[in-house]
Amino acid sequence: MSNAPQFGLNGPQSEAVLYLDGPALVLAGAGSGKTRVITQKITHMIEDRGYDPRTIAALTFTNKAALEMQERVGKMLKQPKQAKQLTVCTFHSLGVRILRQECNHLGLKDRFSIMDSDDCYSLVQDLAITTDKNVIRGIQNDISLWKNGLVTPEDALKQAQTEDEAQSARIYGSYIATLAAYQAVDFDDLIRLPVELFRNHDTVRDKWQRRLRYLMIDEYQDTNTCQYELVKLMVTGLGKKPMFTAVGDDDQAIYGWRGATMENLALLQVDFPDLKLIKLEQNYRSTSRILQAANAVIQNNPKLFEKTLWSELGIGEPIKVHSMPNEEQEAEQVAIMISADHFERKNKWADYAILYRGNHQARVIEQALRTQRIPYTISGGQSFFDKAEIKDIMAYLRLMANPDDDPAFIRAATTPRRGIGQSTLEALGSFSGKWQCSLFEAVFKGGIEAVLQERQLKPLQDFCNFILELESRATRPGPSGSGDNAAQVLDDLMEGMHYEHYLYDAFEERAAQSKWQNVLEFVNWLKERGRGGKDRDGEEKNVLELTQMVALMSMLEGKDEEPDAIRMSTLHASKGLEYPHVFLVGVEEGILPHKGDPDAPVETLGQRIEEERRLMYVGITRAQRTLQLTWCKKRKRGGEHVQCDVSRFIAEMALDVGDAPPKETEILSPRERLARMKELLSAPRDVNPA
DNA sequence: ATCCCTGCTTTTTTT
DNA sequence: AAGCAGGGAT
Repeated sequence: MSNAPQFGLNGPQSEAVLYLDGPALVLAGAGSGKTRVITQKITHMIEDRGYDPRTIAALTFTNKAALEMQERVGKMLKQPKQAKQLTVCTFHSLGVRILRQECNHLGLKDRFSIMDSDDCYSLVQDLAITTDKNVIRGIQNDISLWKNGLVTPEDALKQAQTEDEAQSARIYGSYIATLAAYQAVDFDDLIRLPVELFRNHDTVRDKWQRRLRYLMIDEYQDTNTCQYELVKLMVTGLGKKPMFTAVGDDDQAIYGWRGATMENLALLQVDFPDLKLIKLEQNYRSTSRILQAANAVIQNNPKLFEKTLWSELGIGEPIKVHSMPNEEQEAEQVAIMISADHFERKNKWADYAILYRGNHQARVIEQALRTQRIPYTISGGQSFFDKAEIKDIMAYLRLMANPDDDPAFIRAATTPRRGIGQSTLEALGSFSGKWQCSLFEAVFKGGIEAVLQERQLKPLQDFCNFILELESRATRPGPSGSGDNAAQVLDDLMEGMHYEHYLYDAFEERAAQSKWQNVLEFVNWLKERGRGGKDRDGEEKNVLELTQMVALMSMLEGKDEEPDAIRMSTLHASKGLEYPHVFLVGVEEGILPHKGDPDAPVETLGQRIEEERRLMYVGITRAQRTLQLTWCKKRKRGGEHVQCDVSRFIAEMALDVGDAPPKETEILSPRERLARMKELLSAPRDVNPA
């Protein structure tokens, strides 16, 4: 096979695109044109090699990445319609698709519910003895890691080192049982259950292998054991030659804390001895200085694969390090530096990004940007779907789809208040436990009058009848064949639950207004999807089908065109993105190598630091042209100010002499600041987001 | 059942 | 400093 560059790609890139003789691993450094390779490869397979687009699947970790990839392939194909036949989705969406079709093999009804982590939290809360929030979250975390590691409750119990772990393991067992009783799955099950299915049912596995013959896996270093197992099950066996391309970068593995193991990269070589290894080392994003710093930092990690980024974009401007007296000053100074630079260089606001380790750091920065009247957008914060008012509505929808969904039942039945209280629910709960049925069923079960008085029973029955009525409307054969118009059912739901009234009753005028606004937006968005989406591509969906879709959409992506505003983001959320000018704040010991759990075993400390270092590496490599780092000498923590040390990663960057201006950067005096303010005020104003 | 006050805690990242 | 859990009062 020729290595001659094609498609306007460099040598290794086109090699990665053209190689279709077997499994391939593309080690793609930051900014090395990874997405370009994937999209080009898909195009090449369809147009030059005659692959049926329906047999190609590309798996990503975020909906955003999937959307972008599909879009880009669509633009490259001569027949853009073919892009719609591709399977481009997240691991979790693929899991849902598989479970939907094969649920009968798993003893799951097709209207299973998908529980979000809040629901799972309350589930664990009921199973655990303590009420300690941190402990419960810890148990939840343990369970998630076990699921992602394909560890059964029995194994977990055997391996338990401490009593706490044994406790978690026992809860893990009943947790799985409870979910099964609810006919519900959690996030991790979306991968785990398909794995079980494929392991136990060769015919089903064979069917999906025939359907998806070629797999592309993005961000492979972020896969966990369970996801890798799914990949293996899909590409091997039954006389099939493994055909896939995994794309990843061990230096950007930053999701170890949720079970991802970058050892999967090395395992790939073991499991597929004829694995073709291709390295992409030319960077098309950043200046040499930035890459030099990135390389220098990451060199301190033991390497799985040797890799050095380089670019032809010139040496670039020096990287600057500023020390600040405290976090308020830091935020203010960054805001001032950005606005000064913005006017000097006549840049767009959107050319700047402020990156930080933890979400809480965003607060001070937001304040500073607001007082400076600089527009900004925050990514990685609370998502639209996590808002309480949206979850309330969702609880009703989920209950319509699956009356056995007890968490949804509890939430919907008690919001808005309708005379169903704790004691009522407890009686109902123990009754349902005794008869092994869901809360919903229990309401109509004979003998319930014995444990609940008429006064308590009546509101429950009214509530259930309300849900049943809507449910029958949603599934009744309608004009489209799949039930009443989703919009109509939604309208009736909104009216019947009196949610608006409840909001104004329970909250301040202003809060209620904004919450109701969110609800309306959400409902309209649902109606839109029910009609088959904006581009009238997808099929018309009824309300029940919509709810399963929503469960996965944790982030409302690509709403409007991006406004001209500074981007604020956590380092994690910034992966995959790039900005001309990057400010990385809070580069301190304890924050950027984040101080982990003090109780964590010492031997894992090194690994933690390595992951933090990769996080630093990700941050540096987001920058295209300039990079500035700030750290605080003092920071408010808890009650008092605490001394901070500059991050060890700064020293590791080995900045050229002269690159790092002597630590003390001038702090603008109030008078100078006033001058800058005046300058700002005379400039055209931008309106801040609400 | 809900509201308000007091007192105590406080690891971050997210499909 | 702030958010949250728990307890006491209405």
